[in-house]
Amino acid sequence: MLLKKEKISKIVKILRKDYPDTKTALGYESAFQLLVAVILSAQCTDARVNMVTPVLFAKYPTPQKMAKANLEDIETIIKSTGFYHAKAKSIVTTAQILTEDFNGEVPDNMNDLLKLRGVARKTANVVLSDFFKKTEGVVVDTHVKRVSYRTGLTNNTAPVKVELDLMKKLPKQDWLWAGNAFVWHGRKVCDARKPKCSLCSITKICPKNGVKNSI
DNA sequence: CTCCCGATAT
DNA sequence: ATATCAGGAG
Repeated sequence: MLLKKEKISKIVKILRKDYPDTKTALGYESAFQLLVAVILSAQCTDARVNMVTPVLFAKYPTPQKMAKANLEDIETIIKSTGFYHAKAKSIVTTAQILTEDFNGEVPDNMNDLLKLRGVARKTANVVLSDFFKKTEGVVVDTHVKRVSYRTGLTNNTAPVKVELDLMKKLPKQDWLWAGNAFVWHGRKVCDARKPKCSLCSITKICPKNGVKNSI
């Protein structure tokens, strides 16, 4: 069941009060470091990523240095984030592409970001919104997907379709904010296993109120 | 669609 | 023991 426009704007209004100024919990000091941190955050908590990035960035702070890194050394450092073979290859290859094709700079547009290794729409949207303050879409991760589905903002589960639904239903000026706000709501309240509906400020207008299942 | 994969909560 | 964690490549 999809929600009507009025309910959607009501949900947005309430969540905006709960999460007025959200941003990523990932630690970084440059666009490159944010990009690497987001790649590492796949199927892994931000807290875990933040345990390894200080070590990683102390040794390989720039694309130039990361591009020459030894793969096994990277794997050792990032191992606890999971998927470490693929992630190590992704961040080193991405660093190489950045130094060779982008003058060592992280591109500020979706088209170029998608040329990097281990970077698809979700990662690109996080870098675009959190660092460049640009909005070419809505960040859709597992939390945004779940919150959007449960609240009736989408009937889809495929991330690309969820993103299209959100872009269609939310005014563009809310895109940047919504992605982060839904992530925080999904973490703190509307979590996958045991949603805290009794603590949720939109529980009364949520069609999935009380439904414990994930999607 | 499957595979990648360790840490943590339940 | 199992589900889940700011997904992406083949």
